[in-house]
Amino acid sequence: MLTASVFVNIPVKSIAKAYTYSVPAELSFLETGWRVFVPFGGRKVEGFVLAVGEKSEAELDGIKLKSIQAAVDEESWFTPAMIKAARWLADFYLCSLAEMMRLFMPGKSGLKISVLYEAVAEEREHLLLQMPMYRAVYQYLQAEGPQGRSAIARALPELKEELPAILDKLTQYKVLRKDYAAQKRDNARYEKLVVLTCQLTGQIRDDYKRKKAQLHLLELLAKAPAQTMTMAALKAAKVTPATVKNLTEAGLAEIRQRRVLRDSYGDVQAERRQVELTDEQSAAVRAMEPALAGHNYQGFLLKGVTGSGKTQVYIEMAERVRKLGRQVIVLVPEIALTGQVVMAFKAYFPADIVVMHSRLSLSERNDAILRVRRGGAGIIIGARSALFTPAEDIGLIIMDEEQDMSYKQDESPRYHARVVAEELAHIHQAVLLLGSATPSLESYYRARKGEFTLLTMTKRIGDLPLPLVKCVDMRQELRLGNRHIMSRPLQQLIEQTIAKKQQLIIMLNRRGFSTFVMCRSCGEVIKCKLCGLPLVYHQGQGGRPGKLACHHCDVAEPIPDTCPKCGSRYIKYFGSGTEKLEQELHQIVPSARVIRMDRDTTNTKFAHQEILAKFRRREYDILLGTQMVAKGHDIPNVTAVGIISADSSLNLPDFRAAERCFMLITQTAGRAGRHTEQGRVVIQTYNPSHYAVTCGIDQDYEGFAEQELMMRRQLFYPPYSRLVKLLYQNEDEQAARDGAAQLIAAFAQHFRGDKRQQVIGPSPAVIARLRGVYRFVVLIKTADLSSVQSFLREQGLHLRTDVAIDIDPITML
DNA sequence: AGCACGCCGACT
DNA sequence: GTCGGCGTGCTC
Repeated sequence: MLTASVFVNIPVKSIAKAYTYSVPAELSFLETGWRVFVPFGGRKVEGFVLAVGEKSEAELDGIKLKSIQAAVDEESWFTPAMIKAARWLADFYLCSLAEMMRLFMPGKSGLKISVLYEAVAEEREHLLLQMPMYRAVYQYLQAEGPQGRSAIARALPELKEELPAILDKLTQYKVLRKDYAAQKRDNARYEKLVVLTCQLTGQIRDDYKRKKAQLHLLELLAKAPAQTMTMAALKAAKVTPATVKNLTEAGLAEIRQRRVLRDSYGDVQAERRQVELTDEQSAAVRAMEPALAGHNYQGFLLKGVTGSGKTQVYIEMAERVRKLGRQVIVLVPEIALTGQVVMAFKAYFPADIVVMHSRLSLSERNDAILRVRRGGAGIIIGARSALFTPAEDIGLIIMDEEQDMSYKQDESPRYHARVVAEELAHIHQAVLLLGSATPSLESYYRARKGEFTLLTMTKRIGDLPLPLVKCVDMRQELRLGNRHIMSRPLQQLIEQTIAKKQQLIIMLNRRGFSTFVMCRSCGEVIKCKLCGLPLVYHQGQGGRPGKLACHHCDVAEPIPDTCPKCGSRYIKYFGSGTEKLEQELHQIVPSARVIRMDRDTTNTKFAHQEILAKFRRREYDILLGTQMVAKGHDIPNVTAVGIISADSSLNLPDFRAAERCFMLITQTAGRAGRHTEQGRVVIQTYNPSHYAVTCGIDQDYEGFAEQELMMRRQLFYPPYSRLVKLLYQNEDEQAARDGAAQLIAAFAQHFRGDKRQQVIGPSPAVIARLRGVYRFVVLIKTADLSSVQSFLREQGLHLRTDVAIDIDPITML
């Protein structure tokens, strides 16, 4: 019997295994990688074929097999490389294979499976049908055929909320039957084409002499490429639909449909500058050429100071890979998609690009994927999800700003794009190119060990000097009597820059500095009822009152007039978010036009782009925002940068705090003066002597790395260890804590005497309680990650629903 | 995740 | 004696 091993697309750990189905004769063409419909526990679901093969009755061991119902697509969806990668990643991240495989699809499921109800003819005399409501439903379905719940509700509005109960009951007594209908969710759009189906001979021209419009159309079609024109093009050429109709009825032309692949970035125009590579750039390209030509895996770390022209190296490499006929994936941090990398590539490869990111709609994404599949585009630029685009033959994976934290997905499956990229590069025998001005310590360390080839570029193009950085000790400012958020040197910088008609960027590291609301009488801070974190004040817009919002639970509530605890009317807003800062800026330089960019103002698809474009067009003088202002754009007229609290993250309980602080300073400072004039930067800090701050000010990566690596080695943190974070969740606080403690005991027992493993916890998570569930964290530090992965699997942790496993977590708590 | 099956309290 | 609550366990 022909059978298939099928993984159902349900992301639940307990069914994370392959099920065997029989393959009916009419589906014998199915192979590994096809998506199929299968019956599963009384319903119909999407499944992925992992293998097909003959199985004898004996092998089946008495299991009664169900049969695959149909194929989803007209071709196999997953390539062998995709399945291989998904398997490896599922293994590495201890998640289910389906969870990993569905990353390779445009949506989480390729299907929308809807439930239809069908009247069972034999039961038309059933007792239940004596009740009018039941009879109405039955008769409606008898008349209309199988219908969905919403259609029934629309046809019989008088049933209202009784309907679900009626349907359930009738189904239970088998008077109605459930039927599952699946639609593909590819939202394909088609366009009409008119095709000439004959040779335009002199004879035909003669025949149509008196039908001027049709002859005109014939001539147009004959001239068109492939004798084909779109309806839209014909309309533009003033050909009426009636003319087309006459011609097709005469049999000389035909109307066909073609799937339209929308290119969301098709209209983006970019200017190509002729550039000659610098010595450093060509040296970097030359170093990578052997691996490219040899079709080998090799990893490179391109460490180039801001402005040294890494993007040009990427483009050179991409050009070479495209000449070899292989495909290129270019990863950029989510935030940088509007920035210079996309535009630069667009200039060199105007039609060969697709842009992928999470804000594309499902249909846009489908079209982008299909363009890659059909060979219509060979360069995929996008955020981390671009890694999962179905490219057949990848020759190069570029990861720009490889240290960026947004490459780690913060929901399950919690993969890191660098890990995925490395594995894909291995599978495809491709070149992996990590680029950064300030590499992550993990990559830098690996490069020093020789796992990556280190390429360095130290010169800025045009030999522009690095910006002039001034550090302001905020404690000193306070002693001098300045209680503002803004120090005097920063105020001066703002005034001077505005006076020179130049622009500046002000960055506020909001972390740990949210505007919370506190009662000045009793000290009560207003907190979220669900998670206990302080609520954040949001200003009212356009006359609407302000509100308090929780940034974790997505709840908002009105601002109370009096303290909920003591009833005092003295409630005050503390801290300083971007909104507060905006107000203060207005007081200092009333003439300055300020635009704000933070999570609140960038909800929509092109919000980033629009804000940056407006700023670039000099409609504003000051760009004020959170960390996102520090990345991925290059605005000529920006000559000054202010960093409000460079080190507010330094005191967080996180081993990466110093790294974050250093990178923030170097990156933000790098935004100033990239073109004509030396930039000026003011950094406000409470820790002016910390090495992260001093090295940041000097733009001294090596110095920082030296000290930080020493710290990491002493404390056994990455890159000297790998981390695994386990999050135990339970409605019962004690149960959550006990579960965590139990694992720690088992861990200690299993690895007793092994110095390469450490375990910390249980400690309450940052959000110690979320939606009524208590959360405890166990943190494992290990020099031998694979043995910890095996241990966790032995413990069955990957199957538990109450434990979330995070390999290489970004935050510790 | 869904959906069956099953065991116990409330009601005709 | 029947209905419906949701706890438990399985899905080729």
